[in-house]
Amino acid sequence: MSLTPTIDATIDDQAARAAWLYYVGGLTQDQIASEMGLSRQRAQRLVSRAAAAGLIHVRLNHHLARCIGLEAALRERFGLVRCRVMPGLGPSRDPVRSIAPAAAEEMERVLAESGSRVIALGTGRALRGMVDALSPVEAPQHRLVSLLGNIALDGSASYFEVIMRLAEKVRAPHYPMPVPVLVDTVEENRTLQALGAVRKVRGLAQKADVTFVGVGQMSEDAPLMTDGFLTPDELHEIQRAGAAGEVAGWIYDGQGRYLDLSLNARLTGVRVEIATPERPVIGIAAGAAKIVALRAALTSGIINGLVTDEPTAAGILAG
Amino acid sequence: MSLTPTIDATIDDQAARAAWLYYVGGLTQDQIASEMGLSRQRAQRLVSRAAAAGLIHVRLNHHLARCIGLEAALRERFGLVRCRVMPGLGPSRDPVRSIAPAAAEEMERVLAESGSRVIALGTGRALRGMVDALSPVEAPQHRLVSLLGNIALDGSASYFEVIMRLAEKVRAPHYPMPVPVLVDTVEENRTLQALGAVRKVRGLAQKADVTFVGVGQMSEDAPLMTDGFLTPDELHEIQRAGAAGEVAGWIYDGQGRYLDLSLNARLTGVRVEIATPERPVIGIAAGAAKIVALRAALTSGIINGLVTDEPTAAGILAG
DNA sequence: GGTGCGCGTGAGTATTTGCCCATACGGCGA
DNA sequence: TCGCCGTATGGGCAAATACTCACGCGCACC
Repeated sequence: MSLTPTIDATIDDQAARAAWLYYVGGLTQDQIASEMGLSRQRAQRLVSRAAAAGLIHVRLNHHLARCIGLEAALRERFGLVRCRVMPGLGPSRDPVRSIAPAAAEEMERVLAESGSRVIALGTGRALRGMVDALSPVEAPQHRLVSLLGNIALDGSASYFEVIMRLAEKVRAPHYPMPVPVLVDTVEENRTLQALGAVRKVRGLAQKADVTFVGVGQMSEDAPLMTDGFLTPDELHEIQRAGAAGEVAGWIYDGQGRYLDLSLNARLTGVRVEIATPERPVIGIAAGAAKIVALRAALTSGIINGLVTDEPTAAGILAG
Repeated sequence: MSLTPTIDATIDDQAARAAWLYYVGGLTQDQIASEMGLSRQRAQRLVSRAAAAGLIHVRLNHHLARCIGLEAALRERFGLVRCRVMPGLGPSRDPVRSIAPAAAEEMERVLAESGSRVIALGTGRALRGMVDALSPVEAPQHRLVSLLGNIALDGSASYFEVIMRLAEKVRAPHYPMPVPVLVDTVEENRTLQALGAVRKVRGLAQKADVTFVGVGQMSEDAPLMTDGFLTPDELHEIQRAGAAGEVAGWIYDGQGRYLDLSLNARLTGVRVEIATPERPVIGIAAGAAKIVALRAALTSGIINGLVTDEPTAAGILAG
């Protein structure tokens, strides 16, 4: 066996080693360069590559007093099973950055269970951030199941694939919803629902032990619209019907009651029903635009767990 | 509730917030300063304070090819239940920095078990590093027990307290060994061993489900000597008797067989007997000086799990 | 009340890092 | 074979960061 420790096969190996020396060892990029026999620029590129590729995870080991206070208040007011409030990053930054590591910790807590669990998953940017922030763990004892598909009306797949990425990281059996989120007609939907594959996934999702979902707002920047599931006209009509938010595509009003919309008959996904302490539904969402949607979902108990950030938590409680 | 988000009570809160903005948010220290209403220097100090205090944890999300190879080789050669090899940090750096995060992950894996476990712990710098690198988790279902005390012959407590720190982080019931590691006479030892408290701790330690220990070398820089448990003369005598290493104070030879020393009768701690797959003993150690001690302990099966670094792993396998 | 000590602060400065650009390398089609 | 294009590389430079030092404040002790 060669004793030269610095020769690795792949570029990712090099990047990981450079990042290790940088972040864990505390070497400067110059030192890394000479240690690994590279130019400083290359060392710098490797470190930044590792950071960009998510090879290194940074976590804060301290609950801020203010965040703890908000957690306690939310827990009490809405009877939450789980609640995490992370510090905000200022208005100009994506709040997903802030909540993703905490959401990943919640997911890891579930994955660490030795008994077999069924874990249901929504879609969206926040969930995708959670998966990206997750440390790979072998957890083949669990089953992962989608609540809804990943394909828009026009056939395009969403960028924010969640279940496959997660399955890859934890090596668990997974059951994506193999149909578009929304179909054109009620008949089409009926046909799809009759498919064995769809029925199996639905059945599994409905008995999920724990569910992780994003929460969508129904304002002008509604993810349902920006992701191409609704036209602006449809959105406005639904807004007039009192829409406050949406979980896995199912739209509810300001009290968190699901709305009886014609759209519903064309939705293929599984509707998340009222969460229980034994089968919690964890909402992962943050941002000023989502405050109303979150408060409604918490009020009626569509979700009974929450990972959010400080300003969002304050906003929810202020209402 | 105040909506000014940047005023925190304690300095640690401030440090944690600054570090969060810096590491997770990616703000510059200038931006943090204006966000929190501080001078840039103060922001810098807060960030470095948080880093020094271990408020932030960095973990690498990638197994280097070379390390995986070493892990596989060690596993195969010594029949290990668990094995982690982390990249080395170069000869001038403390290898504990390198192995502590990986050891913490192993510990977290045990703590995440939902069933109640008895976790036995040795002492030493490596274990202390592991505890420092551990993320706080509530794990009150487990019991933590010391294999040996923390007090030297002269009554001074070791700097590397492990069990209390760990208990604090995980909020688990804990049973420190309430006596000095080594006593002056055999009679004293007999008296102490008769104490109910000691017998209870010994009993618990002997039925531990998993054990984490450091591994001490018996060369001139033996931790047993530098920590004040042995005089140089005693060390040399024991070296002549064939000492290769030590686990929890119990000294063994180059084949990992415990030596029959007069010293043994004055040791108060629990001797780690042969590990089994059901009740693994994980060794946490790295450094060129420890290679011989580790190889011996692995050979006889005193430990059947290992967390070490790359050069140490290569050295063990080279013998 | 003076004096010395320790701690925290801000200014200045050296080091380190991130980024841009010119250049070299290698594949590929004309 | 030549020229083109995409990619990777190292030099240089501006920004960001870490360190040092002198100062000021509070506090305890004299």
